[in-house]
Amino acid sequence: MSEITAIRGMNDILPQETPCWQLLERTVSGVLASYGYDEIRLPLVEKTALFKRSIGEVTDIVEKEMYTFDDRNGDSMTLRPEGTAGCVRAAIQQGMLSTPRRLWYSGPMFRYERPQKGRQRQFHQTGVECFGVATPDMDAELIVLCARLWRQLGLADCMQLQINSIGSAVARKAYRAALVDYLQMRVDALDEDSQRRLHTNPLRILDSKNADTQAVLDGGPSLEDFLDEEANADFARLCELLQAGGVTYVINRRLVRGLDYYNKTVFEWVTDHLGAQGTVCAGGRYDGLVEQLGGQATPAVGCAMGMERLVLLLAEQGVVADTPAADVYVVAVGSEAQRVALMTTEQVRQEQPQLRIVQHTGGGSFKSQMKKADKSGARVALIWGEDEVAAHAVTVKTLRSGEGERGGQRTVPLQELEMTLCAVLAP
RNA sequence: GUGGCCGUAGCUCAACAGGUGGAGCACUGGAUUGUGAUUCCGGAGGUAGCGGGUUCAAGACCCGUCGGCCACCCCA
Repeated sequence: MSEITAIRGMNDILPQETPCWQLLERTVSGVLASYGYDEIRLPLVEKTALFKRSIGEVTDIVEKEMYTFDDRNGDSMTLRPEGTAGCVRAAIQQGMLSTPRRLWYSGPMFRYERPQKGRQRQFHQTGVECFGVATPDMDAELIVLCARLWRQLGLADCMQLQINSIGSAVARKAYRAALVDYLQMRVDALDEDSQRRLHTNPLRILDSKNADTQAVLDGGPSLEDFLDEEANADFARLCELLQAGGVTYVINRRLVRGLDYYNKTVFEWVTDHLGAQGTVCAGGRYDGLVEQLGGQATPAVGCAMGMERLVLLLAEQGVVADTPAADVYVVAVGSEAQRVALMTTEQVRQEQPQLRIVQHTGGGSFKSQMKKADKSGARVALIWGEDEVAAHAVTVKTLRSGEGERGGQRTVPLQELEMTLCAVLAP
């Protein structure tokens, strides 16, 4: 094997996998279109400051997971670790915020993490962002949209929706102080990671997987008690709307998000079918971010789904998308036969662009070419022989993969080829 | 960044008390055959991830390194 291999955590998506990706991408963009969302395409590289200001200086993403480098001008650039920041930046810069906007984007994101199942260094997210609507009906729309998507993908049964409200920045600050006070008395009972987070990002202790830590939290202050009236009312309304929309949910009062910009509604679609990386789609409201990045204060809510994780789920659930087989495989032995074959198949492609016509290339005996034709999965083989070429006719043979069954064979003039093909290939 | 398991042909995997590396599939040449299937014969393809060490001898044991998987962490 060559010494030059793919970079760790940056994987090839192989031909046998791309049909599944295409199915997923088609379904996603179809559902988004049906809700009136517009696609935006954003750069993979942004100024480093954008991510520091939006995601938060003390998050793991910014502290140790970003691909950051200086360009030839000495300016600090970063490969986007997530999509919201760039989308908000574009919305501000392009003046798209004067009226409510529904946007979506899709593409690769980069995070320097240790690869494992459902986690790689280059991964793909599809994100949905709505600007300019402060009321929870927008939050509900986003969630209902996701639910529809899961149904359409056949994944509804393995998804669970968790929701929570983390209130305003003010409420969170008060709660954070109370939580730190409470936990500092019981530091010894916390796991090592939680002890560290006590000083860096205490709210993240809430979703610790450690059982002892969770037990300690049971006796502590609850974020719910710190929420203001507006947050509570919005959350109640969201629940009401989700019920109306037929979406079942679980309220998880310990659900917080890893990025600093969220407020009020947060939610996560999780599955227990993917091992440790169970979050398939997550998001929430981020009313302060647009202003924080220099735009007019604009309420916003959004979410992002991990495409690799969805592909894994699709495969795990047995949703298969095969590469479409060729319709016609063309065998032409001899240089004159090849010349006429090229000419004629080009003409057929012009008239019947939906047909998948695979031309045998390279050499090989008639026999070996027919083997290839059979393996191609095509339903018809066209055979040009020297004699037939002279007569401007071609042999059309129906391929059968079934045992013992022999395909039909006939010779037709070239001008009748298209008609014959249509007749043979008709379902 | 931490831990566990793993690293032999393109793929899936063997073997042996440590003693000059095998099979199946795939690829390829041919024979048989009223299918292009089946069957049969042949071929190509590995400096055993890489680098050290122990040994008369290492793919096998030890150390390091790189890579993979899974988990922690993080998060979509």
